[in-house]
Amino acid sequence: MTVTLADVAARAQVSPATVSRVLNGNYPVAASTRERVLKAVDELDYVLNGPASALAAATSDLVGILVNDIADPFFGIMAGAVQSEIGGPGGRAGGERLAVVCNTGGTPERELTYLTLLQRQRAAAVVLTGGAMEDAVHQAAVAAKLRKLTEAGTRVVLCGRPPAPDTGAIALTFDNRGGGRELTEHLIGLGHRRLGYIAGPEERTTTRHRLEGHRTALAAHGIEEDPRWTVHGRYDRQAGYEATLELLRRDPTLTAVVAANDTVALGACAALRDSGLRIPDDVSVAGFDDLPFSIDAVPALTTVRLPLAEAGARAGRVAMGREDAPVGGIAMVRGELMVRGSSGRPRG
Amino acid sequence: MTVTLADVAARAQVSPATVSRVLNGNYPVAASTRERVLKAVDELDYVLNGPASALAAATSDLVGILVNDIADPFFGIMAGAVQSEIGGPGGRAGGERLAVVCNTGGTPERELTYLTLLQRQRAAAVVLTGGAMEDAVHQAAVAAKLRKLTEAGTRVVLCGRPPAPDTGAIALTFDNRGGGRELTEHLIGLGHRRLGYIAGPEERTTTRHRLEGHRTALAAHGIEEDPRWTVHGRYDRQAGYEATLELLRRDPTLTAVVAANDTVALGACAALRDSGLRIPDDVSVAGFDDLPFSIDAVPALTTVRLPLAEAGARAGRVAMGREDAPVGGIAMVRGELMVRGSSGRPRG
DNA sequence: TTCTACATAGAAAGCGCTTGCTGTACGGCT
DNA sequence: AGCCGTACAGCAAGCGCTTTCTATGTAGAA
Repeated sequence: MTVTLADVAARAQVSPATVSRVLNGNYPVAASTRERVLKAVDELDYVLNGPASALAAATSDLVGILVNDIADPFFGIMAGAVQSEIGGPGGRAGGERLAVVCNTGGTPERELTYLTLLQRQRAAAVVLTGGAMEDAVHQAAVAAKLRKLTEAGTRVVLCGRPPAPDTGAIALTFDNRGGGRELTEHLIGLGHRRLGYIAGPEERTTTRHRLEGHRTALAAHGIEEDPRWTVHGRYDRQAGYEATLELLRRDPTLTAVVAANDTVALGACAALRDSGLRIPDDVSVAGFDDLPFSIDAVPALTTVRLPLAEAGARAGRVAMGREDAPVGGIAMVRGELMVRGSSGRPRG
Repeated sequence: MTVTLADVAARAQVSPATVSRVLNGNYPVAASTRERVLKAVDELDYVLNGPASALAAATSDLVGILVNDIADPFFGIMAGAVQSEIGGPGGRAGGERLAVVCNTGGTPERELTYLTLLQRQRAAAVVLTGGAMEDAVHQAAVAAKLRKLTEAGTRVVLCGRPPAPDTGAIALTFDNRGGGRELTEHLIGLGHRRLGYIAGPEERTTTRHRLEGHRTALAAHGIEEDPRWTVHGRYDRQAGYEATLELLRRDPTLTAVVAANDTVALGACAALRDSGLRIPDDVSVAGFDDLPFSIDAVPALTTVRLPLAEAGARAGRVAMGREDAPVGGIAMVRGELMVRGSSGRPRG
């Protein structure tokens, strides 16, 4: 039925061992022999059996990339960058690795299950992207899993995610706190004193860090925050829309709305427009991430650019061992404030 | 070092065969025995060796999803939907399958290499999304590969891609031609007679089909097309921006611009604005796909909604054998015209 | 009681590949 | 000429699991 190494060996008149070595290229084989083998491979249309070789060699060429939401460009951009460096087909690297993107949907269970699945496949490396859950139980479970993975020789890299101490995982963490602070300071600098904040889901580290940055800026400028000024919601457009209406209801005198990310900000813009408010004349809006579409919003979104592609690429290189891990296994990746049309001086 | 089935068997005082059967649950095992085994599994923190079981069972639980660009929501949405039905962790289905998303970057070589890699892994199913290349040589190579996959028992589904005859692959094809025609007819109905068209890369089937639909509409209404009215470019924002400037240069009297997709349309909008033209008062704009951000453009984009999530979900179900394939192995998935603010009557 | 049937559990033969070790032949060295 | 180092090629032992076939114990049938 299916062609095996032995078939190729028979046709090339060599031993299976030789065929294996030709295919793996890590052992001297005479040029003439190699040619004969390759010819046989070609003629028989032979395709290596992945599981079998993974079993025999005790390694696999799978690299896992965990993302919260594959439909969200935030993750898509990082995943694409990781993959380009993993050296999948066409990548820079030599060996052909299968980069597999796993969609966790942001739920703890799926995250764990995928990690187990990757462990089961004896993945060569795993890259986890995006913020983590705050839940201590789940964090411990993930940490334990990560430790097991690194102990088994799988390289684990966290990209845009807080460090996981004592797991052997390398972290490239986004400076969400710093970015959040800078963004709010920009708005304060413009004269805003009443700022609404649309935060993400409470249980995510990203949410908390950005919010902390925001509050640090407020505190630094002696602005006392009204609890009504913060609303939590999902990281999507609709949540931004609804949260904005809620903010407006709670305090119609707000002059700025800071959103958890660009997608949410877009929803906020829509809500403001639908409420008859102009941006930035009546209300300024700010996002986070600087996704590609942010510049196309009208007015273009003031936001914090996160170097998603660069961070992803670096994570990929580190995962492949082609770049040294940062000292201490932790690197802080900073964002850059992008001031655009959606923020301006408050009226009056 | 690593825990194996035998270790579990020893601890549970049963044979490896029994442990395997408990884990796979396809053979009667006494409840008391099962419990003992599961306890041992738990205590030893045993994780099945994927490659080994794939080798022994001659099947794997990998499902491949090929996308052109993982950072593009067009693909992300489909991939996410496929995955949700594949029954990866948390999915509806029973068995735990690893859905792997492979980023081909739209290049023929990577597409083929990924298919080989999946073949090598003995993937349970493969879903190919997005348009195909027009290149006959490559199409033949892909067709041959698909045939080999289906022959080996891998279910192959094409999602939003033209059928591949005689390969055993099931196709859910988007009606790009019909959508393109409907869209242009809408503009013609508004009174437009001079319509620019920003097409995608020439070598993609999607590009050709949408363009053909556009031309069919023009022809049906007796509008003779000026060759200067069509510009080709990549499927991205910048291409849309540049192509629009080029169109304007070639013929400043155009009253509408039809873009290959929404992303391109956004670039077109930016170019028009930067040229001092108002949308839709001076020039109408139309996109294709109806990606989530299209509604947030200002004005909101007139476009053709493709049921990406539905099609992806269906592809996933078909790939898992949980839904019957369409008769003839081919289904046409229609788009829906979404008329929004970016299209209006031409001036004058 | 003896025989048959059923429900489980185990033994063992692979699945297709990798790799350490063992030949073997040839060229160059003394 | 005799020896050794080098360059290949092959042998064979697994890698960790699945699964067929067989063995065993028990219960019900005769």
